[in-house]
Amino acid sequence: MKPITLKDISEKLGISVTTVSKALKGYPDVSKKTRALVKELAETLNYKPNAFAVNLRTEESKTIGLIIPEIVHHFFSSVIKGIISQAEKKGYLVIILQSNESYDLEKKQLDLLVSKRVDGILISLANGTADFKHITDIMDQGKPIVMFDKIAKIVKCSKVIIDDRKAAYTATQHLIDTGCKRIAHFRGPLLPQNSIDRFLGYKKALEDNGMTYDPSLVYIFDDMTFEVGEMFARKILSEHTDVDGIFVNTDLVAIGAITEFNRQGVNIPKDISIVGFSNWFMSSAITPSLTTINQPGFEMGKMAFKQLYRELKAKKKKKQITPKIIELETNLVQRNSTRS
Amino acid sequence: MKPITLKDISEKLGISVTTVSKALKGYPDVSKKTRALVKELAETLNYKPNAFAVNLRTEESKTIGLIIPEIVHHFFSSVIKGIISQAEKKGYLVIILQSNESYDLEKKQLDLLVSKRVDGILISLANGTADFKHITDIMDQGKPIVMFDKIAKIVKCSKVIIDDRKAAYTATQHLIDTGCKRIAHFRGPLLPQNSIDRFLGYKKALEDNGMTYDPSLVYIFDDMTFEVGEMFARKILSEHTDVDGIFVNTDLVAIGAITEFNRQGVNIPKDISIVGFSNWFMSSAITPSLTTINQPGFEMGKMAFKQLYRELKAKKKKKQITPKIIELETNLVQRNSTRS
DNA sequence: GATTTTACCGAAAACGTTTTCGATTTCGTA
DNA sequence: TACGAAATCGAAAACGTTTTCGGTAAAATC
Repeated sequence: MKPITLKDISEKLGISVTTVSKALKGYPDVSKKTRALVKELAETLNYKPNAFAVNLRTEESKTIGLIIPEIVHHFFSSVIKGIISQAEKKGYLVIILQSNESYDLEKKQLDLLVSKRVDGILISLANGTADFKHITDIMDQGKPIVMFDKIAKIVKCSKVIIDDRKAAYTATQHLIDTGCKRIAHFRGPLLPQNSIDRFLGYKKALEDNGMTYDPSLVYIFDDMTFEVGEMFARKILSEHTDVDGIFVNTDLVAIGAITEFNRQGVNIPKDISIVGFSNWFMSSAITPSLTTINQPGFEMGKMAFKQLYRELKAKKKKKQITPKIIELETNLVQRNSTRS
Repeated sequence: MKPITLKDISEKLGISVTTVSKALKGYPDVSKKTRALVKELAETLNYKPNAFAVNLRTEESKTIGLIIPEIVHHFFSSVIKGIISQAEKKGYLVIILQSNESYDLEKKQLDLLVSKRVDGILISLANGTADFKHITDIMDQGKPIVMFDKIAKIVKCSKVIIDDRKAAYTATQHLIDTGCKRIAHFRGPLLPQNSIDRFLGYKKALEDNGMTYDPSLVYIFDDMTFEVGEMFARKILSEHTDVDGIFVNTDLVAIGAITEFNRQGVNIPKDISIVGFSNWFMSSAITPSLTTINQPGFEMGKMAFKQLYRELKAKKKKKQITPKIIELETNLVQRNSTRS
C-alpha cells in the first residue's frame, strides 16, 4: 500500500540507498551490472521518487505560479494555454490563481505562492494595482518573476508585451483612412499601462492627422463587459450624434456596442465604424464582423514561460539576470465593421 | 538572504526548535509567555514555514490536480474559475493540465500528477478516452478523484454532472412545441458520455411525440468548432432541404451554423429553428440570439471541488468514502433562434 | 515535609532524497 | 610481489519540519 522508496529497493537488492539513488540518476561510479539491476527492479516495482523529499533536498519544485486577473476571458485563457503547453515541455507544472482585478487579492496570492515556494512567477497585473512593493519584494528575494500583457513599466523585471500604443495608432489611423471625421474612444479603466498606451496611440493618431482631440469623446469604465458596450453605445447616440467612428479598448465591449447599434437601427460601418482590440475569436462571428487588432495570446504565454525558464536556468548557474523586454507583433484584421 | 527557519528563531530565543514549532502551532504545552515571544519574533522576521519540509513530514501538499480537455472554452474556463475560487477558500492550490482531448496525454498527465503527489485529482475526460485503467489505478492507490462533466459511468468515483438526457429532451421538445416537423441533430463525437446522452434525449423526444427518428439527420464530428457549424449548415441546405429545426450539441457549433445560415439568407427561426447547448455567454450577443440550455459551469467547478474536499477530509480521518453523484439543474433559455 | 499533580520544555526520531567524501576492492603494470 | 590507479561502493550529513515521549520544575494536595 505504501509507495516504494529507495530503501525498499536497496533492501531487496542488498545494497545501499546511496548506490540505488546513484544508479537511478546515472552516476558514473556505479557498475553497469548493478545499475541495470536497480533500474529493472525500480521499473517492475513502479518506483516513483517522493517529490516532497526531492523538493526539500534540491530546494526546487519544478512548479511555477501564475496570477491572472480573469480566467473566463478569451485572451487570457489563450495565454494560459500557451504557458501550460510550454511549461509541460520543460517538465514544469503551473499553479493558477485569479486576482479578480483586485490589488489586495493579488498581493495575498503572491504571498501564498512564495510561501509554497514555487520556483518562479508569471503575472499579469490587476487593474487596481498601482503600488509594486509586493512585486519587488519577491524579486529582491531572488525569485524570478516575469510580467505579461498588463505590466508595470517601472518594475525592473522581464516583460512580454505588445506595443499597445502603436497598435492603437494603427487602429485609429484605419478609421481615419476610411473616412471617419469624428472618432470616439472607449478607453476602459484609468490605471493599467495598456489602457494608457492605447489611449495615447489614439490621441497621437488624431493629432498627426490634424484632428482635434476632444476629451469628452473618451469614455472611461472599470468593467470591461458586454453590457458596458451597450450602455456606451446608447450614450454616444444621445450625447454625440456626430461621432462616426469608435476605437474600442477591447472586443467584448465593442461587440456589446455593435449589438446595441444594431438594435437601434444604426448602420455599421456606414453611420458609425468600429474597431476593437484583441481579435477575440467571436469577433468574426458577429454581424457585422468586427475589425480589430490581433493580439497573440497563445504566443504571449509561450514567450512568457520561455523567458521565465531562461531565468530559472540562469539562477541555477548563479548567473546574473538582466531583464528583457519581449515585444510581440500585432496586426490589424480588417472586417466589416469599418468601411473598405 | 536564506529564508528564516525554526532553528533561526530557536537560536535567537535560546529555546529548542520543538518549542518554537509548538508555539507557532498553538500546542497547549507551551507557556503564554514563550508563545507570545515566538510569535512576535516569527512575525518580525517574516517567518514562512518551508512548504517542502511540511509536505514531506505530513505527506500532503494542499495541492490538487485538474485535468481538462481544453482551456480556451467558455464552459470549461468557467468550471476552472469555480474550482480555483473554492479551493482557495479552503487553502488548496490547483495545478492545471490540458489533455487536448487526447487519451495518451491524459494518461501521461495523470501519472505526472500522481508522481508530484497532489492530494487529489479533478478530471473531465478526453473525448477519446474509452479505457479507464489509468483512473482506477489511482483510485486503488487511495487517492481521491472526482469527475465532472465528461465522465465515465462505469468508474465508481464521485461525479458532478448535469442530466444531459433530460436537458436534450427539453431542448428537442421545445423545437417540437414551436412547430418544427423535421429536426436534425448536430451530435458531436461518438464516445463521450454526454454526447451519447444528449443524442438519446433527442431521440426519445422525437419518439415520444410520434416523430420518426432518421439517422441520416444526425451529424457526427470530432472537432467542436465554429467552422464545423458553418460546414454542417451548408450540408443541411444541400442534403436535407426539409429540415426546419436543429438541436446542436454545443453553442459554438450552433453559432457557426447561424452565421452560415445568415449568410445564405435562411431565416432563423422561421425557416429553421436552432437550439444550442451550454449557454455560452456569446449566445445572447449573436443575431438572432440563440435559444439554448443553460449549463452551470462555475457551479459545477465549485461542487466538484467541494466533493473532493469532503473526500480529502474523510481520508484523513481514515473514514470510508462512498462515491456520490451530484446532479446540477439545467434550464432552457428561450431566445430568438426559435419561434415563441 | 512528602507526595502528587500540573505546567512547561527538549531530545530524538522520522519523512525520503541527494551528495560529499572516504573506504574498499580490483586491475594493470613494473 | 608490490604499488599506484581506477572502479565501485556506502556511511553519514543535510534539507526543515512534526510529534512522541520522557524529564524537570513549580504548584497543589495531603
